Amino acid sequence: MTSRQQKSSAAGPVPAPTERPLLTVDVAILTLREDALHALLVRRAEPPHTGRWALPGGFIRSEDISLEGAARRVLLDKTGIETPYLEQLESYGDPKRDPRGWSATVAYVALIASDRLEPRHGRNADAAAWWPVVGASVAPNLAFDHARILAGAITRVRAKVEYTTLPVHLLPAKFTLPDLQGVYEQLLGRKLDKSAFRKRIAEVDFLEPVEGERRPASNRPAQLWRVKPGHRTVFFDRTI
Amino acid sequence: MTSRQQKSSAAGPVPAPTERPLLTVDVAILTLREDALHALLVRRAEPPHTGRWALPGGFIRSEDISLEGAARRVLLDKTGIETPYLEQLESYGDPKRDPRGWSATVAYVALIASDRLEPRHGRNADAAAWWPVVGASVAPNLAFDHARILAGAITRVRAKVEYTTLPVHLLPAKFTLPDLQGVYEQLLGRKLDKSAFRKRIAEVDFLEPVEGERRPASNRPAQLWRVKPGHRTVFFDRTI
DNA sequence: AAGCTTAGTTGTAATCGTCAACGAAGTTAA
DNA sequence: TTAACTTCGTTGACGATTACAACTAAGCTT
Repeated sequence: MTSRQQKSSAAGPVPAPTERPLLTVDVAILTLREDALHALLVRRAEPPHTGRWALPGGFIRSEDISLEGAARRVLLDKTGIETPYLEQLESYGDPKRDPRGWSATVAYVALIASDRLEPRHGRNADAAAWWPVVGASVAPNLAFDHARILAGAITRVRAKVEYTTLPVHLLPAKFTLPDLQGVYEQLLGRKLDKSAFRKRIAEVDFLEPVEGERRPASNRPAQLWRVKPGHRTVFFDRTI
Repeated sequence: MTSRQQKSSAAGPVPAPTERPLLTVDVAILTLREDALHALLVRRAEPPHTGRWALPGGFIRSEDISLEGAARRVLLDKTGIETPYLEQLESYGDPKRDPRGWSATVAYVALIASDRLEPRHGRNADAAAWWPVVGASVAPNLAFDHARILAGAITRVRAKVEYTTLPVHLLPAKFTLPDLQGVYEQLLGRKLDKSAFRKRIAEVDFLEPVEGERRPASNRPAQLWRVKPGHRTVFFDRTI
């Protein structure tokens, strides 16, 4: 409007470079290990907040092809993980959340099965560690506003468990229906009725049986299932 | 990692100013007039896309106190509207969506009752006009990727109608239950059962009756209702 | 005052969810 | 070899919820 937009090229006016906010992506990546939700955090090696735990994240770069691409790059760089499930969560921005100036971050939620984690964490990274989620937070005091972002991610995931097939992304490619029901129960914090659960799963018709079995103990083996090719997260008509 | 992050102050390294993406907010503001959903568009007065219709939007400024604050400021500047309902939609970013360089936008959805629109559109703005929504789009060919953003906004609103009280934000402060049901039916594109609808509304207990009446025609007058103080959008246990 | 129209309520049949029992299929142990 | 045990997967009964439709209420019009 005034002196704020200084450069006026043929392509149109843009804010002066020094007026541009910083833009980052941050990824809250969650997995299920030992039947509890865990979040992957990295310890910051540089200021600000050196030494504090944070969500894997980083600045947008000119070679990124999209916001989601930037999130995948950052996650791979900082943790070595290529996640199969990535969903945009929300963006946060204000003048104070980063001491380096007006900054905004586009937050993502990623889900991964714990068996997909090859132990090549921290390629060029500092310490990276899985922390158990208690309630909607985690033990360490996170850098920036990452505690709030992580809480938002956990809330989002728990909410979507009620009406989507999202929990399959926390399981290996092949799993049994009792496995899947267990994940739902863990995330919801309550028991589900076996027949009602199986009815919901059958309705949306996104799983197919695979020959073979699995017996965790001495009893009747459960059928193995996998997601039908081409099916992403499916929504139920009603809550689970 | 290399020469990309050039300035390294005590506060930590940041990308060189010229490497920073442009950051904007865009607002898809919707209303209901003549029983049809309409979106407010503004005609661009400057490059790029001069003369094309676009969502009201603009660059983040250093005086903005948050992303949502920036959305409210931009909406007020471009259209003169102070919206009662504003919700973050999604962020979009890539190197090509704006010819001026790598840019990202944080998109918002706003809802407003048509009776709240004082006719002071376009204070310092160019032409602003309400366009009817057909399907999930609008007649003109929008600037940038705004058609996609608008489609996302419409889809989001239609989805939330199924399980929230969001449509009240499209009605005046006082309204009747047949009015409200009509809005639900318009947005959902299907008829709803009267008794089931009223049961849902009663369950969530977010309306209170106001004395007085309203008779649109020669028949039994309907009770007027308003949102109870302090109640924002409420979620239903089941779909409407 | 009879008739018309829409508001709001009530009743009933069909559907759905909850709870529990049952048969199935494997292992383990006598 | 077979009886006992455990979990898988299905079935059935009962109560709750929903869908559909009829009914009464309350205004205006003629």
